Amino acid sequence: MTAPKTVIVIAGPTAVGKTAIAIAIAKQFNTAIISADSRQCYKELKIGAARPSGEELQQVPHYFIATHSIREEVTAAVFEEYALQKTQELFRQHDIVVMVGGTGLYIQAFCEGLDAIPATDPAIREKITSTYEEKGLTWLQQEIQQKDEAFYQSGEIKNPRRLMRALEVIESTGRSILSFRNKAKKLRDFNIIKTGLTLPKEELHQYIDKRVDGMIKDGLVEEVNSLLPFRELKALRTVGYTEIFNHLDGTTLLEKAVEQIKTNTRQYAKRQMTWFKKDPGLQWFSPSDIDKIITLVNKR
RNA sequence: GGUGCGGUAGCUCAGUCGGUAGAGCAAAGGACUGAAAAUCCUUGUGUCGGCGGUUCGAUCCCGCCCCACACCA
Repeated sequence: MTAPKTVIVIAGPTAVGKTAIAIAIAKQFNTAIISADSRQCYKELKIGAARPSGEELQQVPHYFIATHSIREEVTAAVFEEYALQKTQELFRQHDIVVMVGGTGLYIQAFCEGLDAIPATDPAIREKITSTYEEKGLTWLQQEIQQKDEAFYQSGEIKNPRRLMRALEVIESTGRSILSFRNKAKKLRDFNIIKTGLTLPKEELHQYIDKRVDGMIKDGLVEEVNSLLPFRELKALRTVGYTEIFNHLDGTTLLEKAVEQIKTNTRQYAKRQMTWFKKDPGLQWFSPSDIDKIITLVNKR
């Protein structure tokens, strides 16, 4: 008999304890882990991205950890393709694959797919970005109102990120980004079990504080200092890095920067919870419920 | 001890020429399709330090007291 191929997804906010559980489960089923984390995939980001330790990485094969460079364009689409391919590879040897991470959009891209939108022209993107920086939000809104009235009406017109994407799509393809969107979720030819890890807020915050203090002890400031030449890269618009960049500029005391990292991490964790909570397919557990998760996988 | 400057939202502060007050940050909730650890939206009543006085009415004016800071002794 052949068991159905299954991906067990472990989601949850930062610092909740996903890494340890994922490793325990991967070991239990003698399989590998695909990380769904938009920052741990960068080889240049280690301490600040809370990459699993060398010891942890040795216990179980990990993928999408330190596999890319901050100079590369890593996006949800890149992740979808990478993770699907890696999953197929792993299924040749394993019935189960563990996916763990806190990047909700990446998990969604993997489980349900993204709509196919043609690649946009980098020159157009470049031009839009620089003009926006020069002329501001009002200009962006006017451009969208003229060129993509439907998107302008649909909302999010105060969000420069979304406006710029909509603009680059219509300028590159001649079609509104809305016309590419269809709600159809892609069906995967394997099972997906989605779990979420959660803790009482106060407890989570304690873990966050502890983790941030640990990062400083481990040399976060030095790591960030070595990345100063790359601070403008998108990958470095990241909690733990931006605050230390400011400190290195001399505008923030280290103590203050550390407090900011803690605050920003709490806010990030909250956003993650907002995203995951709305997914009805997710089954929630406490990080101490490893046995329950294993039971769940065994019942597949 | 004296003088000065303060005491207003969890924090930093603005303001009311007397009609019980508002920003930023934090916090809470939410959105999210190629930057997602990003980006964006919504939510602001608090003995206006305490007690008295003047007044129709005081957080605002007056007196006393308490607290903080600075300077002088």
